[in-house]
Amino acid sequence: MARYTPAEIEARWQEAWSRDEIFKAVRTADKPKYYVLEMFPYPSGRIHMGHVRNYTMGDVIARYKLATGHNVLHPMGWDAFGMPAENAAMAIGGHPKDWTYGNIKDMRDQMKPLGLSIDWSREFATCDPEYYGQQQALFLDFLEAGLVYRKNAQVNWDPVDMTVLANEQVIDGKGWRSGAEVERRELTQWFFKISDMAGELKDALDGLENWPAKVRLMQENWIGESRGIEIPFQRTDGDGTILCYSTRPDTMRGASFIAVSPDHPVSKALEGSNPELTAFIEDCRKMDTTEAAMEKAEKKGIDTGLRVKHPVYEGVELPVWIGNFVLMDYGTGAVFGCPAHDQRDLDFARKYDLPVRNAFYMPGDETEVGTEALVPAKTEKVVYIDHFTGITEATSQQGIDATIDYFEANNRGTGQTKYRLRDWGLSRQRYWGCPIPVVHCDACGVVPEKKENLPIELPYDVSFDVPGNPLDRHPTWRDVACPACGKPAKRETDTMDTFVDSSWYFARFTAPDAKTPTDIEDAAYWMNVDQYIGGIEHAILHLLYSRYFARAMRITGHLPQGTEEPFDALFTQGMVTHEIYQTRDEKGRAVYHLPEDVTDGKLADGTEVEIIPSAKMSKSKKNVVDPVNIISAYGADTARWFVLSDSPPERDVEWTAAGAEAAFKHLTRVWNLCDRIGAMDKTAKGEGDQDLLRAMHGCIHDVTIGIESFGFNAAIAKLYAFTATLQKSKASHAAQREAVMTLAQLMSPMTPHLAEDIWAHQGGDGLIATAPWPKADEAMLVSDTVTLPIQVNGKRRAEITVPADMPKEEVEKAALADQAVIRTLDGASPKKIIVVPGRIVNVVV
RNA sequence: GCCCGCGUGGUGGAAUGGUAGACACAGGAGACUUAAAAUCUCCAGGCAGCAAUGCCGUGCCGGUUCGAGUCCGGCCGCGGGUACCA
Repeated sequence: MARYTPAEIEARWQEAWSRDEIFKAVRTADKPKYYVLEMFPYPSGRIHMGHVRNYTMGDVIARYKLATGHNVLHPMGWDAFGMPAENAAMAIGGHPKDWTYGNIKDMRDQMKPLGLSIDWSREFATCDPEYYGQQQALFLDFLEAGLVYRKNAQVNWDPVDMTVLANEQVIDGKGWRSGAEVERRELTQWFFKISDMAGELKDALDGLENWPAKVRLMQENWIGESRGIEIPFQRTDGDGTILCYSTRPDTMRGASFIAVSPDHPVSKALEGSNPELTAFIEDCRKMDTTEAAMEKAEKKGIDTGLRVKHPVYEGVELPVWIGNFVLMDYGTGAVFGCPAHDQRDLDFARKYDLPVRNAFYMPGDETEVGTEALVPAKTEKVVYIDHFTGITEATSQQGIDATIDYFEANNRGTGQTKYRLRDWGLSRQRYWGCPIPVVHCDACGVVPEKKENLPIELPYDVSFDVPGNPLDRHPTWRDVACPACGKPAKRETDTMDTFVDSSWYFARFTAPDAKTPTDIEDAAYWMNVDQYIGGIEHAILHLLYSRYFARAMRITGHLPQGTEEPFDALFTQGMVTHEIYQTRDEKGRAVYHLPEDVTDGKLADGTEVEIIPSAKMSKSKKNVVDPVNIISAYGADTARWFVLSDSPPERDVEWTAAGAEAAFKHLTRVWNLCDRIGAMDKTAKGEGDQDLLRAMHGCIHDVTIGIESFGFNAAIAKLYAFTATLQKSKASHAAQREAVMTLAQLMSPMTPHLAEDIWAHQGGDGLIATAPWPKADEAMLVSDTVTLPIQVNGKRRAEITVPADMPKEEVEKAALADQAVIRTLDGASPKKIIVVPGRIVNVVV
């Protein structure tokens, strides 16, 4: 008997696919198109199991769609700009470009043995000048269309390394390399005006029916639409007004202070006038720029000494404070504090001894607020105290609406819909990114580069021995003639956020060699992405930016109408996790060990390891399994089968050596099965042909539904069961051959090489990859009897098998006649009998 | 802090509001074998019981329902995101 030898089989079929170019995507009118895309990888140098899982899922969909008669586009590329390349250059020398392209080559070599149905002719990396040059062209068009602008924004500044730090590089407020206390610094930076589209980006979420509800909800909350009011508060010193934004103007009776951001013009004007205040503002500048750090930090403030008039109550004055919790980017950078009805304001008021005054009570309970703010749901009725609009008992929402109406009618404020979403800052003070194609000229100001000069390529001759952006220090790259006046000028040295690169790559795949960012006809044919697959960690930023970019590209004529939402369906898959093996060194510090060095909980020298529950595979914890090792030990089909089999795709999957071994054993069983059927007596009469074919059609039905609904693990469970049925079958050769060929087809999206081999063994026509997907015969799926569980008061007590079409009354009778039911009822007469046809009977007493 | 998600046997997990634990791993028993490996067959949530069977059981507390792992409210734990990681 021959043996299952994946190494040999897999190489052979991969060659056959590539020879016939069956995965090459060509526009055609005779088939419906299908664009399946997995989020492209960052070229770190090694593929990991997360990649294998992601690309295998996409491959299952792509191969299934190919078999169901679609013209499939399934491309692959590299998200190749980013910090790690510069970090590597600093740590080990070398050049980010060489490091990146070397990694791409390595990863492509590791990926190809997986047998993915990718059209490799469309491959590109975002660091290819052909790609980022087109990105620069997009930028210039966005600039012309008013979609990009410059403004000041804060960055993390490392005063020792004299460089801008990413949030990730700030650890406990200190620079990761220098250890210096990080400061905030203001720089002029480029921004995409995404906030202009906030309302549309929010409203369009409703149309994304094939996106996970959780992602739509996260995006909606992120955009954060709120209806409120802007109210100018008159300064008592006569020096104008302070404009506050509030979503709870109905609580204005309880207002006891105004808080402005440390970056607010009022704060800036006062800075330097008073040492205490100056020190406070400086202290605020030492905070991380992250939202999490701001929110978790202790709420602090300082009285500016300024006072404003209460907009409604004559003679009431409110102190103006600077609060470290007020964001300049949200609303107007100034709020009024109402301690009674906001917990943060209450904590602040108690800390600084500011008045706490209720604006309303709950009906029938006139207790003043103590340590807990009174914040009922906006739909709940409250009793307003002495409200200037005259309302008394009303819901908070009614109170808010009435207040806004009152202020607008009296010209004292304007109702505003605001969004939490901020404009997208794209400037990065780094080398390894797409250069922003503008020039700074003393005479002309900011001048866009001419399109014929694109791409503005990164210079290769840079060094990373000193921190900071080497483009700033480059002797010649910076110096250019102004594109407008021709006089000496300086090129912008900031590069673009890598999220820009990944916000339109899906469109570029439709025409990767076009001399413009896209080819409108190719885009019209291939867009939208029918199925997008990637990690949940991208639920907000990457997906929101891509949605914005599709709109901006549509406005600037780079995408056709109807592509505003570029991803018709989205699937977010879970991570691949593994146990962590740890020992301690003599100082008690954790030492991690690779899974291949641990057997039965022990190292080679017998030392016991501590086992820490599964976590996302990461190099630092050494809980990584290299797909390359798995493929060389068991073959790609085993790796593919395992990552799909054990967990629902949206959840994390734990990699276990035993699981991989089991997957391999199963594939061997299937291969042996094919071998046995091939050797059968072709003329002998068999037994149970009908039963086998019935099971086969059931399997076709279940697996098809499983694949279409991303229930890969459930589909695989059905395939296990059907394999067991086939193994035990005594049916004729013809029936068994049909069954094993169908089994191969149903497995082919998951284990394409093994499936091809079985297909060829059994004399199938052509390649299984292009054979039409089997269809379940409906007549074979229905059964004439049905087994119903019988509950008494919701507890299962018995089951009966009855004809499938038995009328309800007969089913009731049959249920009540059952011995176990009679015993349980013990003479009691049923009050009600619920018969759910084909499902269950519940007898209620 | 805030937003989102998840929590089911020894383990990964299955279950359109309708028999909780499919399928698989690990485990146990047996067959084959001189033996082992491989392969095959069977058993298997917990407690009690020879068994029939009974009781308990989907993180915790409460609710809706004839019926809740599933829906609702409140907690606890873990994970993702938090705008310069990708």
